[in-house]
Amino acid sequence: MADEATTQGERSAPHRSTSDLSERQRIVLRAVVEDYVLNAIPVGSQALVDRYGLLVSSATVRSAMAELEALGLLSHPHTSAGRVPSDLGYRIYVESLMRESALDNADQLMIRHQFSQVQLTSNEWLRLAASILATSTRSAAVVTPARARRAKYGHIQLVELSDQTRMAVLVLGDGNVVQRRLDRGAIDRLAQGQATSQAELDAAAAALNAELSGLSAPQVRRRATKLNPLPAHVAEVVAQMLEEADHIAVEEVFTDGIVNVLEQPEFAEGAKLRGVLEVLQRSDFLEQLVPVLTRRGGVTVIIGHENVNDAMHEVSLVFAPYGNTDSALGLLGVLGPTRMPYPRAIPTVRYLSTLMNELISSHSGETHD
Amino acid sequence: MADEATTQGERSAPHRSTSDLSERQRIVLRAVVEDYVLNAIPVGSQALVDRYGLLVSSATVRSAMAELEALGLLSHPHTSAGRVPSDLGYRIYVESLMRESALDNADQLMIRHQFSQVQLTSNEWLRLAASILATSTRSAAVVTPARARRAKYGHIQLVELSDQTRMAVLVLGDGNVVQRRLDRGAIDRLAQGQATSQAELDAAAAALNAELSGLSAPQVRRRATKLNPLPAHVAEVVAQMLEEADHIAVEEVFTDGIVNVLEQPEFAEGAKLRGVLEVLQRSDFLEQLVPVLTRRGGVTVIIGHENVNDAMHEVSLVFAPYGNTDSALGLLGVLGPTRMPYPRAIPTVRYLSTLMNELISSHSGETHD
DNA sequence: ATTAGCACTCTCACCATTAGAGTGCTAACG
DNA sequence: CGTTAGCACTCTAATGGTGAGAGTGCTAAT
Repeated sequence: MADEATTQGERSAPHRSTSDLSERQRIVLRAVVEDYVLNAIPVGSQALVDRYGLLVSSATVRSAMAELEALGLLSHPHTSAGRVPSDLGYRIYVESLMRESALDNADQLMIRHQFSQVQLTSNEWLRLAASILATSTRSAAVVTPARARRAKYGHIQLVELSDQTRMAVLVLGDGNVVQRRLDRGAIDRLAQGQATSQAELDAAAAALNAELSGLSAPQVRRRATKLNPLPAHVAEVVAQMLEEADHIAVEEVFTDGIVNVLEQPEFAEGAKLRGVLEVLQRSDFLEQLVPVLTRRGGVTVIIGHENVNDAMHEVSLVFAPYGNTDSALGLLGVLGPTRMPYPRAIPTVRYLSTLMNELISSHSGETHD
Repeated sequence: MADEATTQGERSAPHRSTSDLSERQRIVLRAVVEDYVLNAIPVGSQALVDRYGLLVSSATVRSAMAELEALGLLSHPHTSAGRVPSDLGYRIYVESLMRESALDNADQLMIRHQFSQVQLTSNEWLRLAASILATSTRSAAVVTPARARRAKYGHIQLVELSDQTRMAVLVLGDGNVVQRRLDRGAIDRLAQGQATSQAELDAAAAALNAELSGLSAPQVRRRATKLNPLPAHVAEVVAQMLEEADHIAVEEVFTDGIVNVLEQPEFAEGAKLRGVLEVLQRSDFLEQLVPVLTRRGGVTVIIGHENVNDAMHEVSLVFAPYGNTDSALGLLGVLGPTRMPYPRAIPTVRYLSTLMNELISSHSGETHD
């Protein structure tokens, strides 16, 4: 169960397993991590025996700590300070020291209940998921809508809004909707030089819907050559829309709880804060995440320097994909300081990803409650 | 021209006009504001004569400053510090001291050019507007899409996405699009208990489009009673969608340049920062802004405590509405510290609002370039 | 009305000192 | 041999004192 949560850390050479550690080292490391996660102050040997009922003296703990430091799992801000887990220390903790449990039943019910309260809009689901993640892990949450890897044509609607404006509304195969204004001049020229009527637009839309269903951008382009001038022109626009939809658009990413992160003492000063905020605003780090997440499925934890993105060396990610891997894929997870409550974050992310799966794949069938 | 930029400060009793001030006071106040806006450090009498070529001695300036302080336009962090403008001081400055010019031609062209580069998506426009505002004023920019005060039915499309999923995509009268999943169970029951086909959905959509065009939520509800079961059921959903669209949804607000604000020295420490960020995230302050902005049109400046929202006593807003006041209305503007470069922000906001007007009302007609 | 001069106030940077926390080492102990 | 008590050592963080500098407000002279 706990080993589902793994990492992209495979390149960092010696994959140190828990078996390298003595029982005492394991206990001490776990205690250090948990204490530091809780209090954000480097933890000393004495504090550890006091607070965790260890049956040995502080001196013994000290030597264990020294060993762990030699292994690179703990570090030392300065001579007379307590120990702090290193990224690698957190990694070992996450992989084999952490007592991870599934989300308890009360929490699960509470979350389900919130979802049942909400309107059937997928945007509302996403917002809610982000909000739940953020409050329950006290980190920043990020949720992207589920989208097909390659956008496919679903169904189009051409609307005359006013004399001046015609609009194309394209429903993608994955249920997402993209819209675009049409250049009226170009359209009218194609339709016998007259102002196009709604009827003509409907006819064009019907032609497109008959021809293009399920096609991707290049396929649409190829097929367009066989159409009449007006539908052909729109088909080109459609192809562009499909291409754009192939990226995760920042505007569609739901985030919540950014303040949770900024409140953490490690981001008290401006510089680091700025970096985090910038990353979070333009959420392009998500694009880099997609391949990693899909390759392994389940919950992925990326701790500090394990992240390839320089700006994120001070933070950890706990993310999972959701949705049907090939037809529609979304990402969801939390971002927080490396000093993150992993035993809480991981099950929450896991649970929410399965929940979103249910919602997305079979909404209407069974009622889940 | 400068008096277009006014405020909601009318309730604060003595509307002190510029005529109350001597010429010297005016010069000193202007210099203090401009220096402080530039350097963010309280400005002393000596610095003022040095930097602004005043032909008087520092002692004279000091007495002028003392007068201004008595009038409540300047204030004094502590005995031996320089002066800082008060909210009221900024107000006077904005209303009658500031040398505001229209945006110069180069800037205008540069902005227009950027808009011409971009795809015809209205979302892209909004994003671009936010980005331009943010970079050119070095503040946080906020742009909402233009939406009708009361959402009106435009055109609907009912799509069968998969066996399980049917979706309603509603184009509003103002060109915005809202979507919603339909409860398949309910629908099938209405359609003779069979799985509804795309053809049936199309028929229902056609019926709705014929009946509901231009109607608001309550009107749709009333009309629904006269429809067949399936369209009637969808009409109810439509009414709900229209109602939801009547709020400014946070998800649709485009912000940019938040970091610009957080970099400002006045937000160096955590507490204030937190407030600002929270306000900016859940952008409900915009709702409060709508009536004020529409009542007066043009650019509105709200400085520090003039804002009714407690969390925004440390910041200033420079906002303008855009769009056709009755058919579709959007907001755009910047948020920054009270120490804001008003002479730059105001013309920029003004220009962008007129530009968005052009884009929105007649996009296709004339080419603007 | 303006200005030079001056006493006064307050901040800020600098320094020294100290208390406390925590370590690492060593020697003693079971 | 692992564990522990004891102790010297190091580093931080808080405290307080000092002095320079900036800026004011007042007064008296121009």
